[in-house]
Amino acid sequence: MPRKVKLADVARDAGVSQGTASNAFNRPELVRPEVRERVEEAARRLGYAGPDPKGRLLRAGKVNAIGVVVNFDLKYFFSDPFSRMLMTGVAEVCDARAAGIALVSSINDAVAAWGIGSAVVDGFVLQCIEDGDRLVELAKKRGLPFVALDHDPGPDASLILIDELGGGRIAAEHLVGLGHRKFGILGLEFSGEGHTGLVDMARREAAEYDSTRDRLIGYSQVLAAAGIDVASVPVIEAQNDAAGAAKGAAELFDAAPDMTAILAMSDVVAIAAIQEAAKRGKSVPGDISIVGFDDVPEAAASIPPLTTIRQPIVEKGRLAAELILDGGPVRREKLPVNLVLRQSTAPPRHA
Amino acid sequence: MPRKVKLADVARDAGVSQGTASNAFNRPELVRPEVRERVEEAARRLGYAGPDPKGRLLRAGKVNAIGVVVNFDLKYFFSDPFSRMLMTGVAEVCDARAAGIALVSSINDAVAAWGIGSAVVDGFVLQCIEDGDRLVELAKKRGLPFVALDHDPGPDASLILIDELGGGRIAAEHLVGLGHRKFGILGLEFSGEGHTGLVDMARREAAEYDSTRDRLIGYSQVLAAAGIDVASVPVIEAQNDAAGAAKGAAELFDAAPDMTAILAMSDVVAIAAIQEAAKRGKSVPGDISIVGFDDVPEAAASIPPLTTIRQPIVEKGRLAAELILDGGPVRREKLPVNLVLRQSTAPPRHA
DNA sequence: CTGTTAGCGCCTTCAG
DNA sequence: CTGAAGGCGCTAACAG
Repeated sequence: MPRKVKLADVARDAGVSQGTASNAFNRPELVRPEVRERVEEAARRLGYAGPDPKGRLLRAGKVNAIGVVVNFDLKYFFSDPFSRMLMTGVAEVCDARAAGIALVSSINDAVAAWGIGSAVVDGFVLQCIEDGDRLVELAKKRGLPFVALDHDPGPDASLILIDELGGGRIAAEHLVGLGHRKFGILGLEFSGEGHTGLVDMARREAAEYDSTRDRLIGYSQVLAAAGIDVASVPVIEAQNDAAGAAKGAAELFDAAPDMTAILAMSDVVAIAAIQEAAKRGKSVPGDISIVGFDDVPEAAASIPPLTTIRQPIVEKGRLAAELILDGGPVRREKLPVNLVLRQSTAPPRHA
Repeated sequence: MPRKVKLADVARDAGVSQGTASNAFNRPELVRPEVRERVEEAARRLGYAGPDPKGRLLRAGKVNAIGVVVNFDLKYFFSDPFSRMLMTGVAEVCDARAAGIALVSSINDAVAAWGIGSAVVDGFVLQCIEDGDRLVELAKKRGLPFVALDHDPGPDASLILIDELGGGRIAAEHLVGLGHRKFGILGLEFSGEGHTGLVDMARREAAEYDSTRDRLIGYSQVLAAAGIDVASVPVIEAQNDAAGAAKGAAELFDAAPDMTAILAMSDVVAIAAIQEAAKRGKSVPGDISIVGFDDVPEAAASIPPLTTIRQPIVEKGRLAAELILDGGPVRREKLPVNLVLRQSTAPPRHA
C-alpha cells in the first residue's frame, strides 16, 4: 500500500509550497483562483481528500469537542428520558458551535479509565449518577476541565446541580398542604451495590448518592414538621428503569397499603406507581396522590398527567456544554426547581 | 500562561531520555522501577497528567473511534427507540474494543459537512433515514471507510440493510392469510420535504427513501396478488415521532373508516394506531388488526402487544461498528426479518 | 534496559 | 500573494 498522500505531496505536485496548498484549502480567498485550481486539480489527481484533522488537531491544540461521560450503561443512557433531555441541551450548544460530542461510557472502571484518559476532547461532562467520586478522580487525573452534574466534585472543579433538598420540600409541602398524613416514599438508589426494596433507617442516613439523600432529607424535614413520624414512613429503593420502577412501586404498595400519598424521586418511578395503583384498583388522585420529580416529557403525557417537581434538565445540559467549550473559570451553579401542578394530586378522600 | 508541560520536559527533569519517559508511561514493564519512579516523580512535580492523546494520535495514525452520523436532529435521535437499539449494538462492540464513539449530527447541511469533514474518527456509520445520498457524498469526500445503513451508497461502499421488501410481504401475507380485505397503510416519510398525510399514486412511485419504498412494494405485491386494488388502499405518510405518528394514525382512520387491517411501517406509528383505535372505540384486534415493523421493545409492551416484523437492529449496530473497526473490505449485508406474532392481529369479524 | 532520532500531517509566522 | 521553516506531543525503530 502506497504511503498516504499528504498536503506536502499535493503541494509538490501542484508546484506550490506547502503553505500555499494549506491556504488553498483553509483560506481559499488568500490564494489566486488560478493557483487554487491547480492545487485542487493536483489533490484530485492524487486522491487527496483534504487536510487531515489529526494533523490540524495537534497543531491547534484545541479539539473543539466535548466528552460526555455516561453513567454506567449506554443502554440505560439511551432509554432514560432524563439523559435524553440532558443530551438535547448539550447537543444544542455543540451544534451551534460546530463542536463534536464524544460518548464515553463507563460500564466498568477499566472502560471508564481508558475512555476518560484517552478521549480526544477539550473537557468532560460527568453525569454522576453511579459512581461520581470515581469519575471525578479520573477526570482530575486527565487534567482537562470538567463539569460534574448533580454531584460535588470538590471545591476546585465545576459543578451544576439543582436544589434537591428544596425540591423534596416543595413536593412534601404540596402533599401535606393538601391534607395527606399517610405517606410512602418511592426512592431511587442510595448507593452503588444494587440493593433494592425497603430501606431501613441506617441505610437512609448512609445514602451515598447526593440526589437521593438530599431529596429524602427534604421530604423528611417537611413530614417531621407536620408531626409525622418519618421512621414509620416506608422508603423503597428502586432502580430508575422500567423494570426496577415497576418492582419498586409494587413493593411500596405492599409496604404501605393504607398510604394516601406517594413522594416519588423521579417521574419514571412515579409513573410506575400510577400504573401499579391502576393495577390494584386504586384511582389517582382519588385514592392516592403522587408527586414525581424531574418533569420529563412522559410526565405530562401520563394518565393522569403527573404533578411533579420540575428541574431545568435541558438547561443543565446547555450550561454544562458552555462551561466546557468556553473554558471559563470553575463555576458552581445551583439551578432552581419548582412545582408543576397537574392531575395526579388531590386532597385525601376523608380529609 | 506557561507553556504546557510535555513529555520532553518531564524527561529532562527526570534526567532520562524522552523515549524512556514514554516507556515509563506506556510500557512500564520495560523500565527499571527506580527510573520509572523518578519519571513519575518528575511528572507529579511538573503537573504532567500523562501522554496527550493528540500526539499519540498523529503518531499512530489510527484513532480507534467511530463516528455515528445521526440523521437530522439529535433530539429525535435520542427519543427514537430504533436509534437507541442501534446504538446499543454499536456501543457494545466499541466498549469491548475500548473504542470511542463520536456523535456527528446533521441538522443541516453545513453541520453535517463540518462534522463529517472533521470528526477525529476511523470511519463512519451513516444512519441514512433522512438524506442518505448527501451523507454518503460527504463521507466519500472525507475518504474514510463508512457503512451506510438502510440506504444503498453505491457499489464501492459498505451497506447493511434488511430485507425491507420481504418484510412488507410477510406482514401483508399474514393479514391476507387471516382473511382481511380492507386495508390501510400507515407509512413513514417518502422523501425529505416534510410532506405528510395521504399519498397519491405518483408520490408512491416516486418514493425517495429506500425503506419506505420497498416496504410499500412488498405490501402492494401481496395485496395485488390477493386481488385487492392497491390504488384504492389509502397510504398515509407520517413522521416517525410521537406527534407525527398520532396525526398520521388519525388521518388513516379518517381516510379508511371501514378498514379491518393496518399495515404500519414502524412500531412507533403502529402503536399510535392502536391508541387511535382505542380513542375511536374500536378494539384491537377485534375490530381492527395492526402489524408493525421493527420490533422495538415498546412493541412487546403495548396493549395489546404488537404483532410486528422483527428486524435485527442491535445486530445491525454491532455489525456496522465491527465493519469500521476491523477495517475489512467493502461488504454488503442484507439481514433477515421475520414475523413476530403477538396479539394485535386476528381474523376480521365477519370473515 | 536506556538514549537518539525521525517523522506522523498540518499550520503559521516571517521574510520575500 | 507566495515560499521556507519550525514545531505541535508523541512513539517506534534502532543503536548502544
